[in-house]
Amino acid sequence: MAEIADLRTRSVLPIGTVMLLTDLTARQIRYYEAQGLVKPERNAGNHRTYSLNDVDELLEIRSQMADGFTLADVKRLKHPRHREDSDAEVRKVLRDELLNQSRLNQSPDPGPTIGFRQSH
Amino acid sequence: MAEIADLRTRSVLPIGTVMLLTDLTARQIRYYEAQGLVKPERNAGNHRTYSLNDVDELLEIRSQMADGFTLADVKRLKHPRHREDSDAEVRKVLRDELLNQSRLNQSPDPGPTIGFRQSH
DNA sequence: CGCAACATGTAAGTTTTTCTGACATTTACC
DNA sequence: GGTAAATGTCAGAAAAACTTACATGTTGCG
Repeated sequence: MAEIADLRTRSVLPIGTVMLLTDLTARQIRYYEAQGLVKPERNAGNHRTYSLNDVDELLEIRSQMADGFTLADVKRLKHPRHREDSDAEVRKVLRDELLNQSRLNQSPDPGPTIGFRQSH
Repeated sequence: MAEIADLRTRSVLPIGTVMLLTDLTARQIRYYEAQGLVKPERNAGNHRTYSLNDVDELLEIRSQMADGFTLADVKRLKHPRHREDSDAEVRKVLRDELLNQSRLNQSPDPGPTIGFRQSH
């Protein structure tokens, strides 16, 4: 039973499987790749192949998007440009987010639990 | 990170991924299914979908085949008809196997480590 | 308000993968 | 030599994935 560890790093999952595991559309997954957030490999037939680590990253992105972050935010949070200002960076994004959130929460009926920036 | 436990039982892997993880051909995987040894589900497009448990079962089959067992043996070992004779069953198969092996080992140059019943 | 950027949807055309069914080949065994 | 088991291979059809391009809803801002 070595395949489970392999799956963590081994790129064998096609995009359809990743769609099922993440509840993301192929469009979203490819777009996040175009923005440099995931880097799947390709098989001999030029199809994207993902590892379970990729799936986890996509779940993380999905979570942060659901929290109202923008893709640029997610990218910055994942790749802080300098150690020195990474804290400031994070705090800035979080502050912006809080402001954003409070502004959005002024709207009536914010919905069940997670309401903003959820069109689909 | 709930997808890893899901993968144990959730049928999301297409046959191509299973081929990579098991080093079996699609022909072999489908044949083992036809013999009742694995039971993949089907997606909306009628494509087979496998779980990691299925992958493990296939690896087990592959291992036993490499040991010289026949598919019928594998099937019997997995589904003994009665509790009472399951031991006898196992012993019979193992005895047959030993006889088989010693007979085969009379042939000259048995190959590197595992040599018999390995065509590909 | 209006406009630009962001995120996603959708459609068309092509390539790759998977499907079923049939026939061929190899190997082991009586 | 003949039979059964296991796998290979091929053909035609359906599904999945790819790229490119255009459309749409949403957000932030002057």
